[in-house]
Amino acid sequence: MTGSTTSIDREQFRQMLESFMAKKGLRSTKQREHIVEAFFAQPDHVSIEELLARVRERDSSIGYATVYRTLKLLAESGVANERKFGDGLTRYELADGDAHHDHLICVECKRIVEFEEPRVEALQEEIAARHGFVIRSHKHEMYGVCPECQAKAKAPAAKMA
Amino acid sequence: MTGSTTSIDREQFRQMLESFMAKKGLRSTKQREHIVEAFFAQPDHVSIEELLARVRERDSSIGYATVYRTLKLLAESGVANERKFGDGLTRYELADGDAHHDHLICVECKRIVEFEEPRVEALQEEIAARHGFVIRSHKHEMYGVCPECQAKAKAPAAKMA
DNA sequence: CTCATTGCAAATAATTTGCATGTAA
DNA sequence: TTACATGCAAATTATTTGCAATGAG
Repeated sequence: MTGSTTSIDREQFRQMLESFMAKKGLRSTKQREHIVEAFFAQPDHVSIEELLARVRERDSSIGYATVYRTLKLLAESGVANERKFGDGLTRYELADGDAHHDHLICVECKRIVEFEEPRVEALQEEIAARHGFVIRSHKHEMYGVCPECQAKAKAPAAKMA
Repeated sequence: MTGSTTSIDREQFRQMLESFMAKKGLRSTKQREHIVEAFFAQPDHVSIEELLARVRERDSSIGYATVYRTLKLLAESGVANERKFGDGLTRYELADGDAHHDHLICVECKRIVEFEEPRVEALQEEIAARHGFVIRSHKHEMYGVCPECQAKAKAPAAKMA
């Protein structure tokens, strides 16, 4: 029911990953399966430590190096994208090849809101073409203050007294 | 002669910095002056180490911690913006409050091309308004393959033979 | 004189890597 | 059996911080 228009489904991602691994002669292990599973279950800007915690609920012996290595694998295979927002952490999300969503980030409360805007996509194509680039991916992040934090900033009457 | 339409000039940036420092009771030192000078001389996505190298040409005794601290200061004062592209380095650029330029990055040769597109700006405002956000800044990066690298990829005839 | 600033080196934090052992294929 | 994969701990890399000495106001 989350039905986004053109997004790739889990099955296709599994296929991508499988064929990538086959091509490179990589092996399927229970650790990798757990990690990929956990990632698919929580595909939005997860950090390594979040993922590790989740994965360890299933198999507490999994080491963090394996999570790092597997996420890098997912990124190489095109299934995941690496993201660095302001904090020092690398986060990963589903590559989501078509339904390009972008981010609106509150600089006060750090909330992350996603949005989609096809017209921005169109402009990107145009800009890329102008410079002769073939686009692989993009990041579009807007940093600002969310409605809640604006309200908080306006009504600090109690504190000011 | 680089005359971009609405960009803030150096003088204004110096003013911003000065009033920020005055407000916070911070002091002006020769190290800070050197660093700020070096930054203004090379304001596009410079890394700390690049800046440090340049600053040490003038005063070789300046420590790298000071560069880190000063750049953070510039960011807080609104004069500089922090940027993290793919590599592990934090880069800084002039905040450039109005002439919002964005980046087109070649994933092969790492070249960074800047572009400006007012229509993207307009759409951003619209999106922000839709979510009730007040925008402070934004990042818009497109990753792809530049014309040169496309050419290189197409003509490896010698290699393929 | 007072307190911010500096340089250095040590401390953190995130990520990567070497290696002996485990394990898909 | 033959590599690839894993877990651990040690290594790296980028950045931050404690502190005694220095210097601005």
